[in-house]
Amino acid sequence: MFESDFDAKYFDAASTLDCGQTFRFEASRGGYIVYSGGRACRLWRRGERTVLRCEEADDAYFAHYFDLARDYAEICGRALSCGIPFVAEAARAGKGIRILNQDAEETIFSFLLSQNNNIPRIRMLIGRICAALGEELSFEGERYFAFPRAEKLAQKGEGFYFSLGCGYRAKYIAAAARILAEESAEGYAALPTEQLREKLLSLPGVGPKVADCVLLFAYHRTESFPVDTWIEKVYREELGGTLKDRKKIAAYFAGLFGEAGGYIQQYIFRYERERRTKWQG
DNA sequence: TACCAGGTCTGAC
DNA sequence: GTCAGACATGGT
Repeated sequence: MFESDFDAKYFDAASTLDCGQTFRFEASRGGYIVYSGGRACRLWRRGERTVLRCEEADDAYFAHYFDLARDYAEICGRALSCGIPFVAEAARAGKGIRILNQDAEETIFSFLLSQNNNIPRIRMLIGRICAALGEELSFEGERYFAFPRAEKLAQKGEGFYFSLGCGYRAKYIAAAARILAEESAEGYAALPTEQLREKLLSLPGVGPKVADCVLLFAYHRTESFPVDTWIEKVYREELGGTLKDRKKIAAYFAGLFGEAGGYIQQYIFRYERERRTKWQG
């Protein structure tokens, strides 16, 4: 096992995991176990440090996954000095958030399940899919299931995903799996952002919001600003916005924050959701 | 019971 | 191009 530690001020496990960008983690022994594809790591707090432990072979993978090479003090500083009090508050509260670099396939399927759904239920559905189709692996002596590859997902049809509780999203999972089994979502990374967005939008069940989430949480296109029901509430109630179309609201924020938009979106999302929900699964 | 959750698709204008 | 309604499910 390989251990390294980081300033917790700009890398906080709870903030990073609990802001709805990944759905595969669990609380464990005062910290968290985080799963990505077929790998796992442990995160916990030691004083003012966040400690990361994983297999030595996965060290570089998780360093990239948690975006550890980037200067988040500078990013947070931009949000703090943007001149919008609500945004500055959100950044102060969420400065420990990092934008993950997740596996593209896993992110696409996860956010296909996210539409008109809530985070605890998304986590549950993904857990069921992994348990049903994922390879059985172990970390620290405990078994877990990998997120199945598209080829594996494509072996099952709509009825199977419906039976797992995916509801009307079942047909999107089945159809997207058939497409992604044939072409590589990792390969999409070579595309410039607008072409990549079009590619994602061509997948069944992927609309502008899901595309923005995948652009941000898998491909690190930080000019993306996903607008969901929480962001829309903030836009209307805190910023006094009047636009109705979410695509236009996203464009408004993108114009405001540019390449820092994705980071700031996460500060806002978590801050708003935290203060409006007492607890979450 | 009605409304909500990290929305998207379809069919009517 | 814009808009209303449908869509599965479980929690409040």
